[in-house]
Amino acid sequence: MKERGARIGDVAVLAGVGVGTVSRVLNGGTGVRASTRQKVLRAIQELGYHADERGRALRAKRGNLILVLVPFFTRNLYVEILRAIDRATPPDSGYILTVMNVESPQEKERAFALASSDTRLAGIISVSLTPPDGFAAARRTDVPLIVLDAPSEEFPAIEFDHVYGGRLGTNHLLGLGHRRIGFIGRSQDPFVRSGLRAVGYRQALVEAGVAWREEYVRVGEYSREHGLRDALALLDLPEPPTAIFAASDLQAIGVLEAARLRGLEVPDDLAVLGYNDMELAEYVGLSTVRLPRDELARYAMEFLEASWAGALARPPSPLRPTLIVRRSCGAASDGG
Amino acid sequence: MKERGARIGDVAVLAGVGVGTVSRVLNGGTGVRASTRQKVLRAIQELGYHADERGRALRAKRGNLILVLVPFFTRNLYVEILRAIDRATPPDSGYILTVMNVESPQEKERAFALASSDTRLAGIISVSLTPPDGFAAARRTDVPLIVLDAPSEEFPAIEFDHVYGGRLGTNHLLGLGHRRIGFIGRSQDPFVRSGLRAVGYRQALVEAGVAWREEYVRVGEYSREHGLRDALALLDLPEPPTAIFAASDLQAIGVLEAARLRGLEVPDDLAVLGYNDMELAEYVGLSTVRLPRDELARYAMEFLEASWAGALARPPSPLRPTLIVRRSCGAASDGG
DNA sequence: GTATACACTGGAACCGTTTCCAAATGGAAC
DNA sequence: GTTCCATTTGGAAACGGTTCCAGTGTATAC
Repeated sequence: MKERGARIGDVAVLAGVGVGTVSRVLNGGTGVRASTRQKVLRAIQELGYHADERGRALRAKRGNLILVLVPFFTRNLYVEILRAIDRATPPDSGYILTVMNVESPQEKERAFALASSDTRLAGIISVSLTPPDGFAAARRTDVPLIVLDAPSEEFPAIEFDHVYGGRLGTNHLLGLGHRRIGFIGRSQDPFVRSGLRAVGYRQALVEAGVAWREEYVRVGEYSREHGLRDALALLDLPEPPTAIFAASDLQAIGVLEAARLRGLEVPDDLAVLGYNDMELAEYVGLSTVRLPRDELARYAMEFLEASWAGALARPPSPLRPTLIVRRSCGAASDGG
Repeated sequence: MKERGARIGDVAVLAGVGVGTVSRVLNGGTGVRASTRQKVLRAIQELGYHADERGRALRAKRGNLILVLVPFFTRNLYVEILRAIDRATPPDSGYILTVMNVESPQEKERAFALASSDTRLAGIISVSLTPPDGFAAARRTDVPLIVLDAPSEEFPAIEFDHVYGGRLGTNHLLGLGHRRIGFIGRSQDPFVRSGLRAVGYRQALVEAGVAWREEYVRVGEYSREHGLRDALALLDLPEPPTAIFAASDLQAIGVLEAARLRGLEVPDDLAVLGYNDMELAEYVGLSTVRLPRDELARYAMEFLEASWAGALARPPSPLRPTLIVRRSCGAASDGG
């Protein structure tokens, strides 16, 4: 039932020094005699003193909140990224993670309005959200911002290498002996993000000397329903694929359902590969391409810390996904 | 590339009034002549002034951060609760949502240490986490705390009515004509939280005049594997149940898998009902008992707001779940 | 016209820290 | 014992608000 904690002045009095000295001990402590530091530390200990971050934030130019903007954060990938960011946040640093969920244009506007002017902020991480036009001009430049999993010309950004991911998955299926490999994605346009997996898919086929067939590629939303529908279309071809690579786990789930409807055994009659490694994938034994979220979060935090330290940080090149082999692809390792 | 925003003094000068008057206009504005208020508002507008929350927090006793402590926030239920809290947070109120993910005893300790002393905090929402011993004594009493989805004697708490949830699900299956209803939960102990669903199940059976059978009840972890194993055990009984009520969706997924293994059609040969309504449930068409997360979040926020206003708020009684009918239970509504 | 009450307003003090500057201290060199 | 310089130290000022108090202005009552 603490009425109110000790303040820096109380520590100074108890230690018999000035507040400036206590402050110096608190922050790095250079230029303080060892014996003096001891006295101060003892006083801090005795009073159970913790610096009040409010006062700190006011005097220092910097705030102490890390704002994470994230769209639809109930989606598994985003939750996983959030968790990774949470773990990458140094504890006891005074930094606190704040989250804004963005699910509509209004919310996006509000979120970036806050991001542009709130002085409590020390840094901003924008996940899969490209800052709106005019944001760069309106914002406080002393608060570093990094964009994750989205392109940006105005701001430093870290992305996943989806072309590589597309190649990785396709090569895996090729390696298992498949030559008729279907692809269900959301776009084939190499200039939009969602089309990059398709680019990788095509590259891998070409490199392996396997013909790319137009009828083996279908595009639709990242949803179970679309995966189901597109998979049925592929399976009903005169010469159906023996493996299907879906650009999202949700679509892959639909593919599994389509196989069941057509009486096909997975992976014996049809190999299925997903993308994202959402939680669900593990439950249904779906092999999938996993995005390196921890790495992403680590780089993001490193970027912020470097910026605070005044360094001119450069974000790394796109991060490469890895392959998670489970039952659905029939890899030798699990005897499917 | 804003160098630095306008301060309250700039507004005062432009409006030709004192800073005190600007402050009064900013906060409620009682006791300010209408014409004066207009001048001030115009100046605020012109300068694009936003009060600096750092200074505000320092002078007012209250912080402006709402801290949410949540265990394993990647789990769907918690994400959904977080989202509900996010939506229940009044925008433009200056309050920001901060999240701490707790996945280990160390993290819990650190989280509550922060919660007990950080002056930036305006309120604390502890989700499924009972504050540790000694916390009540150590914390700042002027920061309201509410516990969600966990019992607490020391602090106001809002819980879900799991007994009701157990009855609700069981009654639904009874209403569909089932008399041999299996239950797969995590505990039968009426004194632990995870056992309450089993209590409701038993109550509903008894009230309907249906015998409660020991062999129809199995307990294990909230996981797909345990659901699968326990479902197989039930289905291999001499007189197997025609419906299975699982105390978690994860276990229910396992039940669906068990049905498939035994060649049973769902819902015709076996009706399946889950609990929680996680995202996954929708994908697989699982009927389930849904916990009212939005309501929970709304009450939590109302509690905090009432506390800030100085009112002596009482949390409401346990919140009642609702039934979500999909394909897996064979309710008439979808002709299963 | 004056007294009185009341509504409104200006500005100093304060919240808890960091930072800056001047002053004090200590030790080395002579 | 002085002198000089580098190191250490104390404390005032500043950060940007809110709050309080005293003072001004206005209206009402007589």
